[in-house]
Amino acid sequence: MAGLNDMQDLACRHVDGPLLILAGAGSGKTRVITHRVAYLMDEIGVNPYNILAITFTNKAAAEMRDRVNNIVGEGAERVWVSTFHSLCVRILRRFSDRLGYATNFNIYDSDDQKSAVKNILKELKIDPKKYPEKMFLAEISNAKERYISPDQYAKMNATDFVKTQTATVYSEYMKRLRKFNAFDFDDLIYKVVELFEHNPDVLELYQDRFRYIMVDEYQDTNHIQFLMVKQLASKYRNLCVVGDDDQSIYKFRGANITNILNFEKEYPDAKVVKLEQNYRSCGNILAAANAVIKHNEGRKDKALWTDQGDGEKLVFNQSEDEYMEADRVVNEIIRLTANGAQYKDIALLYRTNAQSRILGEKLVMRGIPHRVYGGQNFYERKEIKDIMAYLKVVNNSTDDTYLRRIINVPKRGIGDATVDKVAAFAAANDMTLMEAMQIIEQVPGLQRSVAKISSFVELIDGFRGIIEEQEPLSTLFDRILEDTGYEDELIAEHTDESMARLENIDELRNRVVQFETDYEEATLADFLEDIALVSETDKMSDDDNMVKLMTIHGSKGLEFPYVFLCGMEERIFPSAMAINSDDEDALEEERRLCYVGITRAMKKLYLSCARNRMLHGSRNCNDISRFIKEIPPLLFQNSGDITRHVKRMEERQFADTGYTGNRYGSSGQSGYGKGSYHGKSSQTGSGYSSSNPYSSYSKAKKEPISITPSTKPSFGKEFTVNRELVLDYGEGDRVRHMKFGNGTVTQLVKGGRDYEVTVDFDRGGTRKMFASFAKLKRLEE
DNA sequence: AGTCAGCGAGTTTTT
DNA sequence: CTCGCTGACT
Repeated sequence: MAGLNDMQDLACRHVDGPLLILAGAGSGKTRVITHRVAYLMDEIGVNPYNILAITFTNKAAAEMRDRVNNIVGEGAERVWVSTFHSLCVRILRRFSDRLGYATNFNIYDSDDQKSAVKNILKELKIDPKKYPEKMFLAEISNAKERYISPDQYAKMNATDFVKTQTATVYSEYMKRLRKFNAFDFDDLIYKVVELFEHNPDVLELYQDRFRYIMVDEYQDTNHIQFLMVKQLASKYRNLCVVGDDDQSIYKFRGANITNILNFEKEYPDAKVVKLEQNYRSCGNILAAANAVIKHNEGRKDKALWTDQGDGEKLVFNQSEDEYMEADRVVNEIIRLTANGAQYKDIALLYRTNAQSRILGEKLVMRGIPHRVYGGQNFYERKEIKDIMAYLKVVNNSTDDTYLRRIINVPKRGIGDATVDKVAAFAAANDMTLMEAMQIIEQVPGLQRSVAKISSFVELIDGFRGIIEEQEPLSTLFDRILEDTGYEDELIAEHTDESMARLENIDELRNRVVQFETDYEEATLADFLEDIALVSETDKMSDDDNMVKLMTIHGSKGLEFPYVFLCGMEERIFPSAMAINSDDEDALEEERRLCYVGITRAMKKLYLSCARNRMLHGSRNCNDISRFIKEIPPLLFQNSGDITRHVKRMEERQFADTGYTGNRYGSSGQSGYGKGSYHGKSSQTGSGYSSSNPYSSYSKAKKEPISITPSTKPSFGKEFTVNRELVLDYGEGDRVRHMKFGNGTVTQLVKGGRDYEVTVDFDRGGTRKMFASFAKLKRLEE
């Protein structure tokens, strides 16, 4: 086939039976999928209506749709290209009545889930302090991903107390969603699998419809998605999955890498095609990627290659702190663009969203156009959630969650006490909150609130009228802003913050109008669905000539000529969590993430890190990331620097020298042993800024320590969790507390690794506190 | 009912 | 450090 290499061609021409395409980064897998669609249609004569392509993100779906349209003429639009989630929503919109759900169901986001569980905990009188709702949600999500129903879950965990409790919460949670006619993200797939299982006619309908199925990013599928694909494909077995086990980076979300690793076990007659020729990156970048990923075990053996030459070498820089790191990055961006690079050719990638702030600030300072993706999601902002809650209530008022959110926003004098009374009445009479409010005169115990509530009900009814009149969505949107007084309130406030909120609301309005123009027939439910399923990065456009900032996760599937991987430090990347994790695979997942990051780069890759960085409110020194060490020094432009860096780093690890003040360090542990790093190292009470952070040790240990004055204090692994807490004050000593002021230590009781300190404060009051948390400073008198 | 201060807790990645 | 919640006060 035109424009394809032999392996790609082979993959396209395999039509009948299961097919596994192992497609390395940048190996042209989208090209293969689109050509395969064309081949099916043009050569085999498959009806495009019978082809389903599932992608992972909406962005990928849109891109694929685009490319299919370009190479296939007639009928391309009839190919079904979508994400798992939107496919499931489609199916559920049509058949949710078979599961006892109405078709105008809501889709819960994680906030909605949280408040649902919170309410349940309240009802069940479970203390959220002891058992946080996050824990239950994680466990519930886990169960759903494995297709375990509440009943099954209860049976499986009958002996474990916490788990029986979780079973109850899970069951209550599902009852609640059922009552409110809502699905959460996991449900969308879970419920489709359930639907198929119990309704063979529906399953067969879709089996016949989707005779040819392709799944992209198969390494990111979880068990329930695996089940769904299996159901759909079981009749015709024309299943083609595409993926790269080295790019599996969503384990935390339930992605199961064994789906792709065991595909051949599940489908023994599967044909396997490996795509290893890379068309994206230059040789040096590929060599770095291969070198890093080679350190993982439990992967399918493969190595990317290119015939496009070595290209430019990599650049690595360690800066003093994160501000200097950002400066360096920005300077290089200025240099690149001065030499002809476009802003949009450049991406700044990092491990955590928090890192974007400083990079963004520096870019603003130098007037470089840029855009930060991800982070505080647009739809998570308060004002957006408020307006969306109005829209959701208008769409479907069975759900108390959204109603409670807006009933007193803006303030209209309906307080919690009143709402609780109405809610109690509703519960007693088996109604929804809205239903109870519609007959508010019958609810006992309310005085003035009656009028307020009925006027609120009228307000919502008015909005609903707009929908019934088939007025455009934007009309409803504007009426909500006006009639509720939401907009006026923000205008009146006239602070920077309220103005920003107004801008956000304006942006939301733009999206409403855009949606209206894109889909003329669209309903309110369609709009809400679009919002629920489409993320920020999906909307990324190539037109804007801007530098792009995003997490490495967010960059998957994208490519940029110039890539900066920032914050290449131990405990940042790999993350502290992965380093400390019991799970052997956690570090491998980080490494895969690193592989993904490296392979985004086409022409040139910059890696950078900071010697010390503010993290969780305190400054810490971190070693250079192990991933840097895994890249052969010769691949770097400044290989001399690298070897020097790495060498110094190793010296610090293996030698117990005065350089780091590593006296109390884990000198016995070499390398990156588990448990070497443990989060907070505030035991000493002496911060980074204190003039001599070692003074406390010398005092307590009564043993001289040689500190070379010129060396910088290095905070890092020398504070291990097993380190006994050392205090520089004792009973009778004068100390200063950040909040309580000066006082005298009256008692010091040792407990475990910590001390319980009792201090008599000058300004009155005696307090007991833990030495590791109370940042007490000794006062010299 | 609403506001505000003070405290505590949690900080990876997201369809 | 920053957010969110609680509880006391107006």
